[in-house]
Amino acid sequence: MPEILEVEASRRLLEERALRRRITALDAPDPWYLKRGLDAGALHDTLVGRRFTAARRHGKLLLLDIEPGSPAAASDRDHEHNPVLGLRFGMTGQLFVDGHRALDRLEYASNRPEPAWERLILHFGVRGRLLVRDPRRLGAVELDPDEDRLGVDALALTGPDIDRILGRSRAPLKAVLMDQSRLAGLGNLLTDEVLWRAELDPARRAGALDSAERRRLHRVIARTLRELGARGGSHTGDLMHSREPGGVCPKDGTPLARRTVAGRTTYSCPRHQR
DNA sequence: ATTGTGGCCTGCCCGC
DNA sequence: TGCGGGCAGGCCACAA
Repeated sequence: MPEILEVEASRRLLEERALRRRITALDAPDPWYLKRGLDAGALHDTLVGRRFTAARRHGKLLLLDIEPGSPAAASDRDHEHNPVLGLRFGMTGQLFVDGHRALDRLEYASNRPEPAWERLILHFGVRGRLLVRDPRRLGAVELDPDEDRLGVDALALTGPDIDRILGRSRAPLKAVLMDQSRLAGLGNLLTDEVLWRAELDPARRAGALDSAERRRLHRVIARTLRELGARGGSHTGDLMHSREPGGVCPKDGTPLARRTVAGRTTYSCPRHQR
């Protein structure tokens, strides 16, 4: 499941291989995959003949800046922003550029190269192509996505941010950390890993954390993202292999609790997560 | 406003 | 061997 680390890897792949190449054609065979009123014709008009100038990311949202059209058109519309292509990968979406992909494997998703799962293809000349493959169609392609709806990016998190995020919320800690409008980037697996490492109960009311716990949480998020990013993704956490029925805590051997918290399957250690 | 719930999508895996 | 049901989770609409 692409969480922030997988999306960041995809962003780097785009930066290395997709920028400044002219888009010569596109296929968008699945209308359902295009969101907010976008259709293949409008996408064609916006993209074909142009190039991407930058690959950005906000939480799990991938953003590709598109160069302006003709110089005349650009000066006519000086007051407007250049268009931005937004890509969301949902749970099973995966990005390829030419033959290359950002992730060796994707958890919970088939890695079979089924042509029917190809939701967007941008052609760079005859040989090059950018491909979004998504078996379950939970991802999305949109134009000019609303970045304002996302909270602070988890990779740019600061200490004061944590206070704003948790505030006095009475919601479960896990729900708040997964709320993309407060903190953008953490998904189910990373959140379980972070809370396990920080020794905090996912069901605790978020606003009830004291200042020492908030400081600990901030440090653990930063460290966990750094470590797991270096290891290769969200699924490389220390809790991951125990995250199944019958699993025990890697720290103390206690049978893990499996619950639904914030509407998600949640594993935690009842002994040391408080 | 904040919090909680259910549905979307579909491949895969389990048990019968 | 086939089949049904449950499960995975990011995101959104909607309810309380």
